[in-house]
Amino acid sequence: MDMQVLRSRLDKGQWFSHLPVPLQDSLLAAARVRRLSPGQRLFKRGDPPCGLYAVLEGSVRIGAVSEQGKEALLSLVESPHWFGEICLFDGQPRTHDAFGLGHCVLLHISQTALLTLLDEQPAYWRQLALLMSQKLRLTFINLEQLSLMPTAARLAHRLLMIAEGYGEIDPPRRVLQLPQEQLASMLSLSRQTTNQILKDLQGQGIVNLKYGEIEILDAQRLRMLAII
Amino acid sequence: MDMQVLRSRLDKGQWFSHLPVPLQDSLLAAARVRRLSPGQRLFKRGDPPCGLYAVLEGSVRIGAVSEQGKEALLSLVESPHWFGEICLFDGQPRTHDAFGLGHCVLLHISQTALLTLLDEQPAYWRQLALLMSQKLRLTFINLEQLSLMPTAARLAHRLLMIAEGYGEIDPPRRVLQLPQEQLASMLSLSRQTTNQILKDLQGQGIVNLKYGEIEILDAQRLRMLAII
DNA sequence: TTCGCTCTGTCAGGCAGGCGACAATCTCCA
DNA sequence: TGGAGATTGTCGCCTGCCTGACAGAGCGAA
Repeated sequence: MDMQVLRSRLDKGQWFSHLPVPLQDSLLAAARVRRLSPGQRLFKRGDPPCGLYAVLEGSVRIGAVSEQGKEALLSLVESPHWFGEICLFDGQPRTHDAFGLGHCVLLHISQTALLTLLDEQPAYWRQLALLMSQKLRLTFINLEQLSLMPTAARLAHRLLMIAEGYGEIDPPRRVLQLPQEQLASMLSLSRQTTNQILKDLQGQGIVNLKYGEIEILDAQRLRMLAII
Repeated sequence: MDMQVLRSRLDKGQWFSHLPVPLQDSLLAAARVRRLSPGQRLFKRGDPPCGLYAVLEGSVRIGAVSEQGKEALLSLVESPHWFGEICLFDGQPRTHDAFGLGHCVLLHISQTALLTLLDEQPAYWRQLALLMSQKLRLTFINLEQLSLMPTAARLAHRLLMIAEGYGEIDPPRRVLQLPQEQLASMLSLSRQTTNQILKDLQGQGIVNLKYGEIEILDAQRLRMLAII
């Protein structure tokens, strides 16, 4: 992949585009493009740290499977998103499993490359921690909604979050390419319940459902539902 | 409070005791002791950043209230625990409310003092980020258990976590001074359900219930229940 | 085109856990 | 010592969501 294309794609993300330019350069210099075949595992829970990743094309499933085989899908990370930074700080094992979804292209910066870079420029620790603070905020929101909000509101909220790439994509997408089952496991709901709520939203003309995708027709009303 | 007493108390915590000594010194030099009267609010959601805190005596409730008035209690932070670091990194508003529980004594380092300190020693950003990575890991565990584990296991797990101060207190406490209602709202359960599970545990001789406290009799069996 | 797979739509049944209610018990302070 | 407030223990009802099941629809490969 061309260096120009790569940089322009990463510049779409809030985090990367606001980094000091020298750090951007260093990151790109240390990075290697990596491709995943459909369903290929990048890492699993308990694996040792292996560095930082950015999604360039396709998407990556971040989740975990319980002893009973139930799956909790934390999120689907997509184009200008970075992930894998927690282990950079504490050197502890991975908290989640990561799988490529379809063909996807990643940017990878190895743990050692990052640590040498940070050794030379310790001030950059702050920038990388920024990535973690965003994730912590999102996780808090998630956790709170799970216990406090009614399911329909949680679903509405999540649709909006996905549409705007959890704050990374500025003109929010209107069409979300994701099966209802995946949405369900992100919300810790059954597929059936998820379908029921979506059908209801479709009846109100707020979304439109197609095979494997959800189209947001009325983001305004969706936002109203998400607050309740 | 005496400087010696203060340091010895902070040294009980994993995070502080593993910091480089110069950073420990700088933190202490920049810190001021602050006392909260029972129920006094330290900050609320949406407040601007106000620095970093450590609990010296008593405990602090970190939580949030929904529009419907339901309360989600994130955690009760106790003696050698530090909190409030997220806003240090991103300068965004507080994510939660913080209230003193009973009389409590805190150590406070103001945002500006911290930022000047970090400006002089940017390498310390890494140490502070460590605090955040711990919190992120704990929150992930929380989130996952909420959707994947049966309620009894979640309760058992939480009791153990509280007993060992979420990894900060090494010889775990046997007696937890907390009303069942607070435990309930940490678990997103009703008080009644919580009581029912606790009673069941008491029947098995795993815990002993008293007024306003829970005594852990058999941590081993409790740990077994937490895995299921 | 046809087969197989994935995804959607929708039923009925069951139950875990929420909610309201109320009594009993404990603690603390006046 | 007594009374107020907080906490616990335990009902019963009810709802929201899960489970299982199955039909139909869309999609891609042979």
